Amino acid sequence: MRISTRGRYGLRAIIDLANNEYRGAIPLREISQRQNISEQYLEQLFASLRKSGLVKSIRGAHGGYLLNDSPEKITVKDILTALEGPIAPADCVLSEDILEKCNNGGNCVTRKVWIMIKENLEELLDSVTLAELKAESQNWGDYDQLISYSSDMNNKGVK
Amino acid sequence: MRISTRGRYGLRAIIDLANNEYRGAIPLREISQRQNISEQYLEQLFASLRKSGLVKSIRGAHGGYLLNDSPEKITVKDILTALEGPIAPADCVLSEDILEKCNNGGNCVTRKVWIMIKENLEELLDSVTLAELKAESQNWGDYDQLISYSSDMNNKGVK
DNA sequence: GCAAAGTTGATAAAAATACTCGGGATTAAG
DNA sequence: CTTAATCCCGAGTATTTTTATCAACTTTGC
Ligand code: FES
Ligand code: FES
Repeated sequence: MRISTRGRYGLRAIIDLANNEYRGAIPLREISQRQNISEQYLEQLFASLRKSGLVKSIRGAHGGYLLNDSPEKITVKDILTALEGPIAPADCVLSEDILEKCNNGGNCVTRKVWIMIKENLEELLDSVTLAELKAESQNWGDYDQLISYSSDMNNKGVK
Repeated sequence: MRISTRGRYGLRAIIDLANNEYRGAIPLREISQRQNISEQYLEQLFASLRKSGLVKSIRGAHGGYLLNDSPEKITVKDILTALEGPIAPADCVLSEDILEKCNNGGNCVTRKVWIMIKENLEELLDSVTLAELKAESQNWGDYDQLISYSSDMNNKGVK
């Protein structure tokens, strides 16, 4: 029951983007420095975010990333799903195929538990928007850099 | 956001135990056959369950495992926590130490999300008891064997 | 005593995760 | 037109976690 670094770093990164995009497209280099995540890893994460339609990119010099939608419309579920794939405590909650192989007609006991977890989590994560996280992080003043430098554990840092 | 085989197999196994312990101590060999999980892997899982106080063991010939408490008092949270460790989407929700290093005074934005997830999940899982799962599985008649043989995906089976 | 169990610790194999690297394409600015 | 900043993409590698398996040992009922 753990969120991988993709989700953890990625959420931090997109909050950083939300906090800064008023200045125009934000290059990953900036986010990398503020959040102390390697630029190369960020590229991977933003590729996923872009493919899911959460951010858009502007190429070339002075390019960077922008949110593709207003922060009010982007939820934590959108973000984590883009980065980590669908929320599925077990594979069988995703595919009908597997379901048929598994449970004589919908009656696998444990499956109900996994589905409960999935639905509960989806509802919860869908109820938190990027706008809210942005607002919260701004309430704390301009400590962005300080906070983020130490804000995750197994962070190898930028070379 | 995934539950490992420890949790998935383990939950199935303890439901199986709950369904059968009326006959006395159940040896792992039995559960192994019904659930198609290797006896040796089950040993590991039941070691965790025993150390967490959810089951008790009887050694020697005619030995086996019994629930250590009534199924009404054992929750899915107890079981999954015993098997997979504490529910913690990120490490920092567990230790105050890490917290201090991380967020100047309780203000790390993402941390709030991880804590929400943790608390939500704990509440949900704590609301489902083993007794309920047992009851459900019995409602479906005596299909235990059929169900369980195909009831999990990456199951290598018993040699 | 012997066979059926649980107990323990080590270890090996497989999979997933967490990155890194290098080269290419695009574009603003000078 | 050239250069530097930037995104883009596909591989490749290193590390960690997961998923088991094995062997030796202890306990106990018969
Ligand atoms: S407190 Fe855990 S990421 Fe900041
Ligand atoms: S349907 Fe997934 S374990 Fe049975």
